[in-house]
Amino acid sequence: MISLPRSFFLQPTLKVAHDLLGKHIFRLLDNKLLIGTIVETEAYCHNDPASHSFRGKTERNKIMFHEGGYLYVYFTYGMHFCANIVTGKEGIGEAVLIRAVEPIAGIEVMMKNRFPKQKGIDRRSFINLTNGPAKFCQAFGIARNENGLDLLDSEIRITEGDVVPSHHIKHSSRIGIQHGKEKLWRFFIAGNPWVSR
DNA sequence: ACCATGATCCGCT
DNA sequence: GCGGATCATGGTT
Repeated sequence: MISLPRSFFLQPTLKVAHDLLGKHIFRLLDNKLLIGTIVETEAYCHNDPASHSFRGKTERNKIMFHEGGYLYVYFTYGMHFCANIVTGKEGIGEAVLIRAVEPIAGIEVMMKNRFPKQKGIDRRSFINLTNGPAKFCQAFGIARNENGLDLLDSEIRITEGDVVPSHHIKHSSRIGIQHGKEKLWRFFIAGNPWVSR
């Protein structure tokens, strides 16, 4: 599948966060193809107290300072991973958090990754598959090893997806942060069942 | 001490 | 079914 071009990820972070809605995220995992539609994102900018990059480059966040188009995966709360798409120019620490996707393909694999013991699938677990940033990572098998992948040339890619009418896109304060709540940098497709809240 | 989360439990409809 | 409280668990600064 053809990835979006580098130029897409070099754009301003807020624009990328908005424009990623409706795009498809692909993951080749154990020879199986997983696909989801991105339905919820959050922008994290360089002068933003909520951003991991706010206090400068560290071993953990250094991928955020690459040019756009790389994957930044971080570990949090002792057990979860979250995935971001790095944006903007080399040397500036900005990224877009993928908060939720709608499963499109590879749903059996996602179910196995999220709920290994469960045998069937009901509406409850279908929604619960990918309606949060760490849930999405678990479903797609994204963890430490995927940190730093180039989205233009690896087993994880972003491709053209669905066109989302702009009046379906809403924005709000970001979730789970202490500082920067006044910034409305969370973007989501209104009414989509996989949006986290 | 804090943390860009998620699962569970509990009391209430 | 819900909404709120609580906790699990370990890396980072």
